[in-house]
Amino acid sequence: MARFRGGFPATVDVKGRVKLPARLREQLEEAFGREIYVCSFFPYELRVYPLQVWEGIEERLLSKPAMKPAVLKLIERVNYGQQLDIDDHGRIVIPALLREMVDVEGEAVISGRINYLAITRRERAAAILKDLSLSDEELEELAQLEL
Amino acid sequence: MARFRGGFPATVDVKGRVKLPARLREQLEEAFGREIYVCSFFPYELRVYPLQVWEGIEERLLSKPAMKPAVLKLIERVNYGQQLDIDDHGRIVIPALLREMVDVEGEAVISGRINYLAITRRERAAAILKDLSLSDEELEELAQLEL
DNA sequence: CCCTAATAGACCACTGTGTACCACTCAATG
DNA sequence: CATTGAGTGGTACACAGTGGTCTATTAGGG
Repeated sequence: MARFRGGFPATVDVKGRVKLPARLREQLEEAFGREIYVCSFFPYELRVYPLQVWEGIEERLLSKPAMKPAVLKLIERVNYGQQLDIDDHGRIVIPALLREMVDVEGEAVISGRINYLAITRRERAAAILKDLSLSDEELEELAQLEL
Repeated sequence: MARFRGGFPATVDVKGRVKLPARLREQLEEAFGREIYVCSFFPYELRVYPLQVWEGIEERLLSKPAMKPAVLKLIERVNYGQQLDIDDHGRIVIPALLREMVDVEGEAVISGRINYLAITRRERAAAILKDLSLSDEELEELAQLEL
């Protein structure tokens, strides 16, 4: 099974077009073809799932018992996603609605997250990396993981 | 199992090319081949893992129950890494995105850390060593280790 | 019902970056 | 002193990435 890894710069133009990084695109197309599902779990991040993978997630999501508020909220968000195709040049077009919701335009970063790709504004990505300082307790936690 | 040891001077040129110290490179290639994963755990340090080793860490990281904040932060950081190959001259090219985020350029130090290599700016390495004064209590602690 | 306007999608052409290749210097060893 | 290999730097070419244009389709208004 392909594992998406690595962060790559990307730009979202005014029409919402984004070129997927060649490496990630190759992996994706080879393993799953060109059909994808684009949605957002969080306000600041867009996710690109191979359709095949997404269907599995959808399945699990809908089968959750009791339908807790958190799950309902997530389903609500995720429903504004879009099924899309990767075009011949390796680009996808992010619908205006999604772009507005997630606020990705201009400079962005696409990062592989094992089974999906994440698209965020570059500014935000940089801020995360710079500010992500760990408290002593957190360092302690990590130390215990024995990585 | 190979154990990476020792600190070596290195330079990161304007294109992001770094020659891995011959000794470390030999060890790495012999034991794991040329595929590596470069990422950053902390804002000032780049880590070079043999891909094989990295996959193990990834596994453990993703399988952590509960997903504590510290772990989530770490995953966030680590996702902006890059899977790379060592070229015929023993060099790797650090992508611009990573260079910006970690601020390694020009004079650097590459140090073996048992199962990965660390790359930092030489300036910083020197500063750390200078400031590393030990309190009396800490000296006491060390003494008890009977090294 | 037809025509016009607007928008989305496909096509095409250019540009800049990254990668591969090559050449040189310096240091170490025999 | 010569030879080898590590380390460094430059160059050229291919292609990933980018942006613009054109066409087709749809919706809205006359």
